Amino acid sequence: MDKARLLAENYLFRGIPLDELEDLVERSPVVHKEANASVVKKGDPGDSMMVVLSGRVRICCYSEDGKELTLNLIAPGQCFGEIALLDGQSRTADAVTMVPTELLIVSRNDFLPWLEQRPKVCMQLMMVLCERLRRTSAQLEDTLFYEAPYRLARSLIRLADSFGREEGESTVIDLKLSQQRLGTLVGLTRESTNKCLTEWQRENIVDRKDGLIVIRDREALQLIAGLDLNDGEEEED
Amino acid sequence: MDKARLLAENYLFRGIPLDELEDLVERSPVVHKEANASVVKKGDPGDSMMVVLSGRVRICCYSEDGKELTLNLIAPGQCFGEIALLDGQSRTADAVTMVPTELLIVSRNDFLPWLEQRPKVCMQLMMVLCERLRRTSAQLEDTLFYEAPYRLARSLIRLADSFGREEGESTVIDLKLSQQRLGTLVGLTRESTNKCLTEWQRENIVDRKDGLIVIRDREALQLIAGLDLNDGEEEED
DNA sequence: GCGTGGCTGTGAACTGCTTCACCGGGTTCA
DNA sequence: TGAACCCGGTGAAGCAGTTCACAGCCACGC
Repeated sequence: MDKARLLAENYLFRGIPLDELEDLVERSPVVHKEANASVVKKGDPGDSMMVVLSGRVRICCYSEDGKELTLNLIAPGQCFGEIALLDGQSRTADAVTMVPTELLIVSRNDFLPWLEQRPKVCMQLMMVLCERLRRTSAQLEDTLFYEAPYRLARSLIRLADSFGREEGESTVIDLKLSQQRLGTLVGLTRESTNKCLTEWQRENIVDRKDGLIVIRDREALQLIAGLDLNDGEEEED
Repeated sequence: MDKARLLAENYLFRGIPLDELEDLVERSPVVHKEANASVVKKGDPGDSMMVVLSGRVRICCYSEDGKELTLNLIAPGQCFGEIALLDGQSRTADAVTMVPTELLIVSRNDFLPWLEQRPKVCMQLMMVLCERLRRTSAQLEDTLFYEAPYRLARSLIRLADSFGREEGESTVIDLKLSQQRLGTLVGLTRESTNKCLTEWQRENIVDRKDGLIVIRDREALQLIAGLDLNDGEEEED
């Protein structure tokens, strides 16, 4: 069964025998979503978690006056929605597909009993939660400690690591991501994001190609992300 | 054994038989720390977690240029440092005592095997992690979406809920917390915090007494924390 | 064809918060 | 008896990033 095999590659379920996985999988429906479809909404009661089989999902939330914040991008093999599943409370954020996406929906009622008999999965699930926590508090730190260019540079580097495709000297970030949306990853407006990117484009640090962002000079980015405080960038127009 | 009894009141260990707890506790030393003592430093290898038996601990971190951010305040019965214990990586933040404090130090080597045989504790530990995650992402949201007075008001309300002591109409926040430090809870400088607080003091929303913050008008605070966006406060000098 | 809507690009004005500078008070410690 | 230090209080100046306004581009639908 394909689904079970895909799960087995997932960190969460690593080391679990295939037949035990199938036990869980056969009760979990697969749903197909087109691009830009809402999967869950913040505040919904959450009695399931989703595993991305294919596609890509954006986890985000909105302020009352319409500002958007992207908390995470989920790739195939990863899961989301596990918090609400575990603690039984409402969803903390929205989830929206970025491209056509296949999801495995694991329900609370199936998962919790299954989980309680598998301490190994328990531990691995805790690792996932720990990693999320580390990530979120790092993001909080960044937001409060550092300024826009620093955060944007870091974000691009992280995106390159997760979704990058090497292409000669450059790295293409293989995600359709508007400047608007890129901004929501670090708490910036579209305009600010744009100004930062166009400056870097002039300096040949990044570039655009077919609507994708290309990183030309990773070192320069890392410099900006590393010691933004003491140096201004020299212009050379 | 007193320690075990205190643990049993802790959410993490609720429902666990006392003798099983003692099993763990007797291997875990208690350390006494004076006020303002460092317990762990960000970046340290983390092979233990701490349970606060008495006292109070502040979880915080610092930027390179000395800005401070307070991530959490830990009361007796709560634990901290569990992330590094679980995933075996380095500590994500500093921990500093705010007052003289007794800590139970639970080591990774003792805890993990003990944990793996107790799915119930596993589940409860996950709840703790979930709660931390909810809290941290809410803080991130707040930081990016709302402005200073909103965040400060929210923080005061939360502090009142966790550490408040009713006193007639008012609620005293039973924490020695300078304006400096209060600011670090929401990412503000001392000066901004001060200006906000003195304005509220003039409006009889908050007050100070023996170096503690007193909430006089919780409703007003909630108003500020709830719909800061559409209303300016009317002055009435 | 032509409008509509989402995207990028770019300046000018505004503003919330920081930074800096300087008070004065209280406590601790030599 | 100060000196050092942390605390609260306050105003002026500066600035990073937002808000606003507008312009051009491209894809899509009818």
